[in-house]
Amino acid sequence: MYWGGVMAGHMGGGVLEEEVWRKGPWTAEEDRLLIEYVKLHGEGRWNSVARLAGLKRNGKSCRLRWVNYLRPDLKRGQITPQEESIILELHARWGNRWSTIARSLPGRTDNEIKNYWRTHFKKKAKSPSDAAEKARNRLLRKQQFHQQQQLQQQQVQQQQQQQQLQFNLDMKGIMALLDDNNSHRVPYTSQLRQEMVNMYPNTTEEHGYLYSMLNGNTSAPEASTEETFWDGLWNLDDVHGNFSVANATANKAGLYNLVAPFC
DNA sequence: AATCTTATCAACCGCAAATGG
DNA sequence: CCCATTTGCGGTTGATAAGAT
Repeated sequence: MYWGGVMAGHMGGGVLEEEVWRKGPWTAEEDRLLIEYVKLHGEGRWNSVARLAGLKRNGKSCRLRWVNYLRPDLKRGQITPQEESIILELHARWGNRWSTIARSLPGRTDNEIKNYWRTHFKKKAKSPSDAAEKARNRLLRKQQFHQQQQLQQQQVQQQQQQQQLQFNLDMKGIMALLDDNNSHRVPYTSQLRQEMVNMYPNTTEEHGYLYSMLNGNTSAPEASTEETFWDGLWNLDDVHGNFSVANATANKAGLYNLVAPFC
């Protein structure tokens, strides 16, 4: 941590009291104060933060910290391949207009995108050299490793999707049977549930929902629950940076397919 | 194991545009 | 319209982690 800059102190009895702005990495306590300030006063008027929140940071520093790190709508984690292709496409169109590009990537900051592009795509001015050659080889090895991982992951995903599909089909059949005559509806007992869980271990969410549906709760999912679901989805990057929207969407569609007859 | 190199990212700086009195 | 202040943007830096030799 270091100190720099001159803070215009208050003039008391003709004595200019000089203080300096804090600089460098933010502490947890400073973050807390800034979050509290925004809660109370909203975003903006950053130059008031020092006075109103008791922070020894200038307005610029506070704004930057909020925008790039503390904002609640920030998306954490690695840039996904989808986001990467958007960055490349938009950079080709707009050049270094990072804030413009960032508007197309919700939850990502211009700083983050700028850093990402510079480290991944900025061409080195140097002519091809040993270093460049080595870097290429490293990248190649890395790519091969990732390809192998992706292949393995795809296989697992395919397996899971097939299982999901089979589950949906089976359940549709069961539901159709049950729905033929409501008076003959068979309760989805915990025993039946356990059997289904054993057969389809990756579909526990549906089991819980199905259980409540078949035992009297015929209302649609609550909005808040659904919002939470999609909000959570927004951050659903797996460890390899692959966003599983397709999978999740398939699950959701499957769920609604199951529920539709009752709504 | 030690040293060097490269990658990453938070945070700074200067400048320009926007805003308000 | 002018001027001072605030906000936003893009370039750059420096600390640190990770990887290579």
